[in-house]
Amino acid sequence: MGSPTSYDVATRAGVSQSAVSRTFSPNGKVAAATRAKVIKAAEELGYKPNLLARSLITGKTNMVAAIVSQTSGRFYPEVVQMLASALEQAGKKMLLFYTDGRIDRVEEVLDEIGRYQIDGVIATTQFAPDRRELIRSIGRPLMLLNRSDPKQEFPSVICEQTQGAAQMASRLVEAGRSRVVLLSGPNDNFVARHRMMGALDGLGGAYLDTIKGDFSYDCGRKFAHQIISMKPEAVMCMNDSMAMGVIDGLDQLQIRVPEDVWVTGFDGSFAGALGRYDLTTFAQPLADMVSEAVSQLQHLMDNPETPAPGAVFEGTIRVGRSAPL
Amino acid sequence: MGSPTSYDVATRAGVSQSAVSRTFSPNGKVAAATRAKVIKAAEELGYKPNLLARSLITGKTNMVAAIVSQTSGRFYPEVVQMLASALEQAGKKMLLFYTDGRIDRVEEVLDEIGRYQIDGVIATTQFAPDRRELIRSIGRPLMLLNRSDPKQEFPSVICEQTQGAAQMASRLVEAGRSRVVLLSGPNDNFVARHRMMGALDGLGGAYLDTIKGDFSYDCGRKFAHQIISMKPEAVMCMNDSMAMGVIDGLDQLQIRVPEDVWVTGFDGSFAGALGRYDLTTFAQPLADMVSEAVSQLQHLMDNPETPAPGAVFEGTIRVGRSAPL
DNA sequence: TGAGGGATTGCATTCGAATGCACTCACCAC
DNA sequence: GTGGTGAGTGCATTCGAATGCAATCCCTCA
Repeated sequence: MGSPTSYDVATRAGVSQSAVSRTFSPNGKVAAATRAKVIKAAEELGYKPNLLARSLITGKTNMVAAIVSQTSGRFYPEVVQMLASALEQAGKKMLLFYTDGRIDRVEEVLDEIGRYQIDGVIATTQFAPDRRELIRSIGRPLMLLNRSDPKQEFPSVICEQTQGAAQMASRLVEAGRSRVVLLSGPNDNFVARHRMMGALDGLGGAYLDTIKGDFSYDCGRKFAHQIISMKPEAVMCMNDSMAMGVIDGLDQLQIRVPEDVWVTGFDGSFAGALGRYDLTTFAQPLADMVSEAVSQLQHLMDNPETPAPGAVFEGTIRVGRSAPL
Repeated sequence: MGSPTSYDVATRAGVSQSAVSRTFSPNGKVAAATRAKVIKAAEELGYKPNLLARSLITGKTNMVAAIVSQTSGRFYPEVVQMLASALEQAGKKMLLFYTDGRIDRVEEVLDEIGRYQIDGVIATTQFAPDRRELIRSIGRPLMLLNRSDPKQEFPSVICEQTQGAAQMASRLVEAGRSRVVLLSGPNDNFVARHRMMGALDGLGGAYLDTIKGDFSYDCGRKFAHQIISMKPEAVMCMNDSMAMGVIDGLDQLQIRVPEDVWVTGFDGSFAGALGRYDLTTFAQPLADMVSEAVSQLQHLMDNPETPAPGAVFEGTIRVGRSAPL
């Protein structure tokens, strides 16, 4: 009826269940002859080890949870794909959870991660300080990706952005574009704040105005009118989605980019590089970051006692048509 | 050391392990007083049922595997997100696998699905006919999404596309754009073939030429030159990514869309609706399709004997600026 | 007061594989 | 021929929760 078990295979091969188990365990000691018999019987029966049963004993599931905050935007889908392939290469299965920005959802997700005996977690999510204890309590290694932990309690892999934003800003000024409007991200977003700090720093405090955005394409589009009323020479957007929105919004107002105004993004997302937008943006070495995060997580899972160092990557400014620096 | 088990809770609450188990099982019969004691003890200890142990007995893991074929393109990321939220609502965990187009990867993935006792599978992947037996052998319900099974053996949720493509084509002709170039998808892609059939049908056999694409943005871009050399009035692309590529490719050649030539897409993807592209395209009711697939899968998981009917949705032509039909 | 019945509860077993321990052999050296 | 060695093997137990069955309890009604 159900799938064949190790006992079925054992009976057929004329050995004990232990022998079957050992044949299929990576470090099991079995004589070549026995192994051959077992494998033959297993193939005949179509036997596959039940990994849940294995996990119950070993305490390892070989599954990693990825917690991703946003479903919208053009940045996270790329991260998900990279994570999927990096985890696959590491031989891990990926359980994907979206929090969709809801903080309480993080709690739910962590709860489930605990119940399922997941081996490790990679999160691109923010969590409130009071969740810290919760995270520790699930007792599994956690890596933060593209989010850093102010208290340095959890290892994180990030890309240096403050300096990057500063550099972008000062290059605008050097290019003679000092009438700048800044389109920021959500205030509670760590990454957004760092980018803004850098940008303000790079502009030396001289700018037309800042507008608070929410990282979405729509908001960029919506603010185009307000932005242009300030007659800027450049618009610095704190991510690519907003930059794309701004460009499209300006387009509707018959304002041309870059002829009439320059627009810069931030992220180096795939979509931002599309010919129609061709954003000047700050490109993060995402693929490298993801694989570093996965590899550190794997190390953590193998050696839970040694702490992971985390990593800080450098990004580069990629000059596109939207702001020919 | 490790997490507390049901025995720990039982001891603390002064009841038997069975009582604890019953307290946490949906259909367990426990007296209110007992339940209260158990829950109190559980909270004090921070007990969470080990779902793997539960699965070992019940045979259900509450996990669903999503197999997605492409990592590139702007279509599948959206599907993944919708799947994630639909499955979350259904209370299922999502294990995500990308096959990245490699057929042999499908085999690996199905193999793993079997080992992990996954409850069900939603696949947007094609598989060769000889995999059919393999799929049946994992003994779990499978729903095809956006792929139909020629042999009707597996239930599938799709969007009618042949007629849609035909309609798109005839509307182009009606609009006086009969010099049409077709940019097709991969030959071995089921969906691509159906779209082409419809398009050719709608054009009544009269068209300039067909070019074989691969559904990627880059290929659209690459073929722009070849396309324009035929002096078409319209380019019908069999998906949005290629249409976006074509538009950007033409842009580089100083050919304007829609002034000089019209371009149509197919998919109704989010990215294609971006202002700079604003594609005329065939929009599939993706969200509905996804939730229908999930709901049918759930029904299958609950009642494995009754077959799922599948579903065919109707799409609509969304007129954008790229081809003002 | 006692029989009948429904509601709870606990005992013992089960799911399927991993593993510590003891045991069997074959082989080698002295 | 005996003791030693070490590889292979099987037995029995374990992981943590679910569940059939039997035992128990409390009520109710005759």
